[in-house]
This record gives sequence, C-alpha cells and structure tokens, in this order.
Amino acid sequence: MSKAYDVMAATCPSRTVLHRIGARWTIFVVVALADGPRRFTAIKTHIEGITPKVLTETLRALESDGLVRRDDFGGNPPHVEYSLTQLGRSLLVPLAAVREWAETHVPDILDAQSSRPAD
Amino acid sequence: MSKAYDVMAATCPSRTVLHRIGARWTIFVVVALADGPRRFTAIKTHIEGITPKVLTETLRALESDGLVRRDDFGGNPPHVEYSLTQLGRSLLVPLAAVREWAETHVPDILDAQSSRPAD
DNA sequence: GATACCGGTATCAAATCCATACTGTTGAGG
DNA sequence: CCTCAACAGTATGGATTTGATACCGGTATC
Repeated sequence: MSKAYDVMAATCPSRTVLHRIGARWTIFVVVALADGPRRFTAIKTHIEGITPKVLTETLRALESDGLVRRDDFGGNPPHVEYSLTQLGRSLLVPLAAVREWAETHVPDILDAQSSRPAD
Repeated sequence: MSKAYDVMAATCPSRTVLHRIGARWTIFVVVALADGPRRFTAIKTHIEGITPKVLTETLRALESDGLVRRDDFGGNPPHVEYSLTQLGRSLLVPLAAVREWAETHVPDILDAQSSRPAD
C-alpha cells in the first residue's frame, strides 16, 4: 500500500492540512469542542487567553476545512453554536493524544530547559 | 488520578509546551527524524520548502526542550547530526498519528473547502 | 582560481498574532 | 426615556513570527 499523499512534499495538499492543524490555536479549539457544541463566548472563556479576533479566525478556518460547524440560531442576544463535524471528531483522536502528551511531559521539558541536555 | 496540568489554563506550563508542539515546523522536523539521525542539510532537503533560518530555529527550540539532540562531529566540511532523544521519540507517537490523519483526510478537507459545508 | 559542500547567519519584507477598544441589537432595570 | 449588560463578533495598530534571498568560513576538488 503506497501513500497517496506525502506531508514532506512541498506541493502536497497534505502540507496545507498539516499547517492548518499546526496553526497556533487549532488544537485548543478542537479540544475545546470535544465535549459537545459550545457558544463563542464559552469557547473564549474556556481557552484562557485567546483573543476574540484569533478565535474568530481559527473558527472560520476550521469551518471552511469542514472540521467545525457553525450554527446560528439568530434571535437576540445572538446565539451561535460551534461543534465538531464528523471529520473534526476524527481529528480529535490524534489531537487528544498530543494534548495528553503535553500535559504528561511538562516536567521533562521544564527539566530539559533548565539543565544541560544529557540524553 | 487527577491531572496536574491543564492546557486550557493560561498560566499552565503545558500551554507553552503545546504551543511549541504547534509551532509551524515542529511536527515536520520531529517526523523527519523518526527514522534516525539526520544531518542539517538532509533534513532541509527532506522537508521540502523549509528555509535554513526556520529549520535552525526549530531545531534549537527542540533541543532546548530536550526533544532533539545535536551532535557536532566537527571536521570539515562540517558534520552535525540531529536525532530524537527519548523524550522526542515519545512525542513521535502522537505526532505520527497526526501526520497520518493529515495524509488520510486530505480529500475530505479539499472537498469541504470547495463545497458548501453540509456535515 | 573557480566552484561546490556543509551548517549555518544576516537582512529585510510579509504574514500572523496579540491587546485593547469598539460595534449593533435587544432586553432588563431604574 | 436612559443606561447598562449579554452576545458575537470587528477595527485598529503594534509586536512577534515567518519567509525569501543572499551570504559566510573553511576545505576539497576541478
């Protein structure tokens, strides 16, 4: 079985995909939507420190990639819900693993940053 | 077992860690080193389109985080090898999954980008 | 002498990110 | 009526990151 796409090739579409995933806030947003739909403000509150501008951009990008769905319930005050699509949920699997890795290995990295490399 | 670190907390060190992982080229470099040590130029060639400046920065960052080791064999022409540390190899596991996801789901995303979102 | 190899730097422009303030609409409180 | 808050964002302008391109030193080879 040969691969149809190779992330290392400059012209491969998978490169674009990976860059999107690697965008600064993508992983946070996807993980934030892991437990179900959330409203804009809820996401913003949940992901501490994200600015509305960047959150909007990230959500729009994820939406156009088909990872996130935006449901506007209209009315007032505005009511918009964001949720992961099927595709988004499938991405959640590897991203949750990355998040877990990050939370698990914080001490190792803090350690490495403050000491001489040994390994 | 409760979590010691929470990526969603603005002040949590895991946030920094995750941002590093999410840095534009980190995943490419880590994956590029998956099969063993490589020299600077080899990495640069392998990851098409990365510039030397960015590669240097990424490698230095990964090195200071203890994910990559830099071995300088001196001599001339220069001979420097980069390899994953134990910690780096452990990160490879989730990152390889992300890479795989990217390569697998390219069609879905291209599709979503060109059509109206339907979920 | 000219050129290539290797592992990077230097320089400057462009894209992205961040902090902060502000918008429009409507309902509630006074 | 006037003011304020809630929600989902925009606008602005500056800081940070990224990227493109050129260049460096030392050796070996042509």
